[in-house]
Amino acid sequence: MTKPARSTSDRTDKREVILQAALELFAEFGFHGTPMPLVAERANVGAGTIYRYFDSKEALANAVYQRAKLLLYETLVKDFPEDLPARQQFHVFWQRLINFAIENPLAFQFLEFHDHVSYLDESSQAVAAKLWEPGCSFFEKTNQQQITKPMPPKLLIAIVWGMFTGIVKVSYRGHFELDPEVIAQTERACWEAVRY
Amino acid sequence: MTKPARSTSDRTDKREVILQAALELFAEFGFHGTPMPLVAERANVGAGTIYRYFDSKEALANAVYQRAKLLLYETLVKDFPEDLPARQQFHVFWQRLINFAIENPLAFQFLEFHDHVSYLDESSQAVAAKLWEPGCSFFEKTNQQQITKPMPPKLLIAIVWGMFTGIVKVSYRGHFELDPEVIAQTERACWEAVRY
DNA sequence: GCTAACGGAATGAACTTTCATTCTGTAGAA
DNA sequence: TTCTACAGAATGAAAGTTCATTCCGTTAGC
Repeated sequence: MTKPARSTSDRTDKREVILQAALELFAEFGFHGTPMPLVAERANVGAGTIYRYFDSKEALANAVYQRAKLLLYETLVKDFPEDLPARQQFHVFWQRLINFAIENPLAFQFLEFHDHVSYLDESSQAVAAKLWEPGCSFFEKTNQQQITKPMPPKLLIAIVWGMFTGIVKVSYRGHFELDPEVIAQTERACWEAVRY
Repeated sequence: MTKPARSTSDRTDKREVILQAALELFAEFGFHGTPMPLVAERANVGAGTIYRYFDSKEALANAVYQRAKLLLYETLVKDFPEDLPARQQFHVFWQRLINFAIENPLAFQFLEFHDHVSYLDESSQAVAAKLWEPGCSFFEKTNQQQITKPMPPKLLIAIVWGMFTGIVKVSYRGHFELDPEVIAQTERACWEAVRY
């Protein structure tokens, strides 16, 4: 006895499956490096079916991109402890960043290993811009209290984000493990880079 | 009076022109995003001519890659002051890194904005591996003297390289200028991240 | 010094393959 | 029966590569 082939949730399920397959392939081969038929195959779906859910390859890629970026955004801001001292807030940021990279390696790879400018639409760019906000407001506050170095918040963000991605990328290549010890050490190192 | 149209150096000249055109396009659109006919057009060369100098698109990309990596390698190691104190050697490293990014924006973009694993051959991977050496031997020495944090050299390199690329990428997007002030500030920040 | 044959570099149209997208027949739900 | 969703074959554009041909500097013969 087979289950009903067209349940109500089938549409969303199929959309989901396609997005997941696309994320996996885009993460590994990039946008221009992954053919749509391969996405269909990976999703166990007809090639034409993808176009019932997404207008084009670009639209699919934008959906994947926004999904990954918003997941990261939510990871960073959800239940953020606004009243903790800056140093402890930084600890929370760092933990969440590393956790994101560990728990969502495909999303991280997709976002950080490839360039997206050639296909990102306005709404995706808006999502990308939103990710600056948590860091910006954090460093604006710490700058006022002279807790962090007197640099533009965006430069401080570049430092932290760069260190973070640098460490994660090298760990992905197997040069070392992202164990709690390394996470704690790198957090200290990163804080010393930005603190006053 | 026109110069001879087929001088002896024409072969190398043409190879050079093709490599430069490929670098420009690969830097902007990536390997999979740039068609060979476009490379030919940019180089003012027939499409078939490229194949007189390179076996395939992959071979061309590998040549471009090795060129860029080796340029960076030379920039780092040429006349390196082996006898300076570690802190001053770090200053030299940082200056050279930033200078490379300023003077070779295309090479930097090509190397850092795109993923290369899908087409790199063995010899290119060997060149990539070579770039770890200067940093590794530097941090091995500073680790012995307890000048830098007790971390594996590769982790320290990931920290420095990550900060460097993070800063340069954000400056490329126009969020701030890479002026001497910023360069000096970020150098201090980076050193504080890795120093004991 | 002049000319004519030569050889290899350059070319771009043509070939083959691959890709994104559309079309079509089928099967299940209503 | 009708209608929607689907799979996968079909399609046409574009890609990477090849190759017959052209072009041009060189050189041997006179």
